[in-house]
Amino acid sequence: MRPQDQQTTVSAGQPDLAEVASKLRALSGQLTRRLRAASEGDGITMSQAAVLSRLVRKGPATTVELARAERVRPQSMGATLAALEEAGLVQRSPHPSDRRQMIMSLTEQGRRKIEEGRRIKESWIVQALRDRLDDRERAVVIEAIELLGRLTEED
Amino acid sequence: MRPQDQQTTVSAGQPDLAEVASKLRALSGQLTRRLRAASEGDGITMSQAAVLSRLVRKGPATTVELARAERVRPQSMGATLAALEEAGLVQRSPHPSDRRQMIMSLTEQGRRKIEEGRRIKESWIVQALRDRLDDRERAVVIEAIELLGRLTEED
DNA sequence: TATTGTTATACTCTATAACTATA
DNA sequence: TATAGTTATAGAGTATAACAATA
Repeated sequence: MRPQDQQTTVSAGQPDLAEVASKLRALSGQLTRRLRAASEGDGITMSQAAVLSRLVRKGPATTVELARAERVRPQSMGATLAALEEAGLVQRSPHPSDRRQMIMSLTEQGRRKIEEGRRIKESWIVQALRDRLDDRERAVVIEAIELLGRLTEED
Repeated sequence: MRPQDQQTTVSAGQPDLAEVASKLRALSGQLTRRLRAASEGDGITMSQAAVLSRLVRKGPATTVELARAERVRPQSMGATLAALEEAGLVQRSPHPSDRRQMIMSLTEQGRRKIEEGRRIKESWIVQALRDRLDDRERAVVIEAIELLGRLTEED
């Protein structure tokens, strides 16, 4: 009710959520570009890494399941999986009862690739998280990642 | 030193930052896809929106300045700016003293486009922030956006 | 009919390389 | 020489449309 409520960032009570969304959009773009640049030496792209990472966490899955999980079209997931298969990181096996479906699973090489990625402690983001945030700020970022992950995963 | 230190997520004290980075990468991909899908009706792409938004916040700038700010190559920024100019949302004027440079600024139409965007209160992310987080969680997310923005903007 | 997956095609974003104009 | 910007080309990621095989 105070006159300065027109400000874009309201200090307390009711932050302007459209403004927050806009900042999130900008952040998302920046993060994508920096993370992509940072993981260039990996030999795999970000989309491919996301699929490998999901296969590690949740086990084998079909194209359509993976597409839904990553929120892309089955055709797009098909392209990503074809690249991963060509690189020998995933393998496809027939579904036991439904011959339309293909089950994608990690190969041993794919599993090693994930382990490698986890050992990369010196990417810019890891350094930045370690060196430019204090403990409280790190905790804030970590919790926010969980919260936003929850929002994007649900319907 | 305890035996369970092999776990990927260490509960307290020293979170596995490579794990955090990996989650951030996954989140970034999800956010990008959902935000892009949500802003499809806008008539402008995410990159274009980022440039307009920066011109609003910081005023006119050259191609190279915008490229540095958004962390893309000048050629990529050139393409984005060409699309924005074609759409009538930005205009270019000669630099007063250096004839190599072009100053990009918002047109009235570009300014209106930004205002429109701010009025879109019903995008999925705004709804989700409003309806699926409590006040404390929202504050965490908002602070984390600031923190991560600081990390990506600096060198 | 509905679902799974593929092929064909196109657009956006970004990159590298090579160039012109100007400083 | 160095910087600002452009043009040409390529690759990744995604989409829609049309299709085949299977349920």
